[in-house]
Amino acid sequence: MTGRRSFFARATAVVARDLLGWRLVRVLPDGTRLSGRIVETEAYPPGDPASHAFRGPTARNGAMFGAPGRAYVYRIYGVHWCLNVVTEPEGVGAAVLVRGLDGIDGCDGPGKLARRLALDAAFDGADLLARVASLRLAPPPAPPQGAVVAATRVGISRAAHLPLRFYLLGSSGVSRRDRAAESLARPEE
DNA sequence: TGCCTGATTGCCT
DNA sequence: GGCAATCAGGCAA
Repeated sequence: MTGRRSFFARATAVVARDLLGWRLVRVLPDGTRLSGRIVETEAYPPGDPASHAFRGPTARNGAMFGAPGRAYVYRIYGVHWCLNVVTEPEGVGAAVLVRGLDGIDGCDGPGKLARRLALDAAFDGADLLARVASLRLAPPPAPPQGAVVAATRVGISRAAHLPLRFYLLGSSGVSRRDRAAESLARPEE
């Protein structure tokens, strides 16, 4: 749908923040349906030295340059998988890392989330806006309650000072809290 | 071809 | 708080 697609074609930091409250729905191979609320994200915008897309497109990061609203899934430390949502217009390499979900146990942190939802390379490039899919995104029925905290990203060394991680204060699915950033947070309206 | 690093997690001290 | 697990991409030689 054009409307939802355009939501993801915007500036990555804006999408990362606005993605809080969206639902991520996963239907496992055995038919089990898991649905969680996104409560923590990180933005990796164009030109960001911490982004996998910083040095241009490769076989690994190709999905980041694809259509917005699709998935970018990669393996980290040879152990875990991480789920990202592609942002910005097609041809621009950028994405939002989904770090935490509320409503599903064991989804606090990108690696744990991917394992819990049984995600792997097979989902790299998958369209998350398709009406029928085993992994898809759905807009929130109502704006998220509580405050949005803007904090620094986790586990990176370059551009580490930028406030490009966003999370909903008080959510159980948040992997790592930032008390100083929380003192500056303001409630949603 | 070979070495080093990393958007993490969990176990050990 | 420290560190190993485990492997593909990126870059130097």
